[in-house]
Amino acid sequence: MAKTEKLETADSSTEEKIKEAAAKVFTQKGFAATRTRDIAEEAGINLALLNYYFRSKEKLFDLVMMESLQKFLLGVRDILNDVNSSLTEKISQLASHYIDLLKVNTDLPLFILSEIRANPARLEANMGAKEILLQSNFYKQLEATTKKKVDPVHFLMNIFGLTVFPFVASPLLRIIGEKSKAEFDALMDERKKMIPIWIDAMLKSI
Amino acid sequence: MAKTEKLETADSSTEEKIKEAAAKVFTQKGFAATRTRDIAEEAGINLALLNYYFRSKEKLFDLVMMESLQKFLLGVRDILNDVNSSLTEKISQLASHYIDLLKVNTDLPLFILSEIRANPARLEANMGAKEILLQSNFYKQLEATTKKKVDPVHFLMNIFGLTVFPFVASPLLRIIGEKSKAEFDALMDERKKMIPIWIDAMLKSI
DNA sequence: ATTTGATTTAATCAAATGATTAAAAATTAA
DNA sequence: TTAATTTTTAATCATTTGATTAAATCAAAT
Repeated sequence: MAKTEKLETADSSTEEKIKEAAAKVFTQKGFAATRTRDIAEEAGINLALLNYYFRSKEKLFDLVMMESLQKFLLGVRDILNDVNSSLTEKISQLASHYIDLLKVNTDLPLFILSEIRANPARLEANMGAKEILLQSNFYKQLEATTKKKVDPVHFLMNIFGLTVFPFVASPLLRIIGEKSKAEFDALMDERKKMIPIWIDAMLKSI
Repeated sequence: MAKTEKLETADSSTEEKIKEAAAKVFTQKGFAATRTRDIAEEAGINLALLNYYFRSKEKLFDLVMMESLQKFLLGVRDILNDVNSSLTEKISQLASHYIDLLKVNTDLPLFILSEIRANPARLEANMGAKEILLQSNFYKQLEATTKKKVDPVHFLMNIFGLTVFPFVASPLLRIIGEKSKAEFDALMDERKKMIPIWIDAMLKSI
């Protein structure tokens, strides 16, 4: 009771502080490499508090992972289902959306993909995403465009490969290309315009 | 002394057995989630033997990581520096090479990328790769083709994004696309032909 | 002010885990 | 064979780590 009646923003509540710290540490280091003590220290609280609020490392992780998946999918739904935009326009919006999101949350995709590989069961639970995608106007447009020629999954691979992969491989790519964080982000901004053009060219080439 | 004089293939020696087990477990679960006991069990040996041969978990891991990096780069050098092949031919060969490699070692790239993020210092050590790439005939052809128009790093992103990323995201993509391992591999085989065509189309579109 | 319930802490536990040791077994050299 | 060396094992350590407990502190209600 008392908790909800205290006057404090959601951001400053202890529970929220722990969750934010957990998101930061888990995303950076992954589940196995993260110690609950790291999270407690990052949150500036006692270790016991973490278990008091969240019962266990696992429970806290599940929460963080769920919110990470939502962060990755939130805002995409509207783009996918806009009946007034063309396929190319949707691709342009998707690219811009994800590039802006991942400039700020660079290791979000590697975190999600790593943890899903480590524990695929975790994924099955949250697979509303699948339905959202497959029943979307976007997917119908994609199927119509590539009809009978190639599996539309190819173009999922292409869109996400061109958009998300650079962030996944950014530690490597930045060294190879000798790019600062700012220069890398500038490259990614360029891709917002280029990716839709490229995908268009690819669609026409088949 | 005695060890080298025993008549046994390199594959059957205890040392090699441990290294193979380590590669398997580390690649599957990552450094932090791997227990030395897992490796010992996988290798069918006593835990102490692991430390007898390799001194520590870290040393064994470094060895595995080095060989993983080599596996990822080996065989590419020749393709990159073939002065008789066109850029498109090189891209075709690269795509085929990596797709065949990753069909068998699906989680190699996620392993490498995860561990590099976790410990970027490890990368710097093995960065002969950078020189190999940047001084290659391939890179010169790429620079010539995209001259002044776009950063050639864009096309590294594109080539690896189209080729490697599907494997990185395969747990997700296979669920979304409802593909068995065999169907997924068939898709990837299709990409061997399509990726060079796509990259060509992209290069012409700029 | 006192009571009640929520929050936080310090101290500690038990299990897991990387590593070592001392001895046994196997192999090689003499 | 015997001695010396290498390989393997069982037992054990010390540390780390997730979790708990019991007590202290704080806030709100009466």
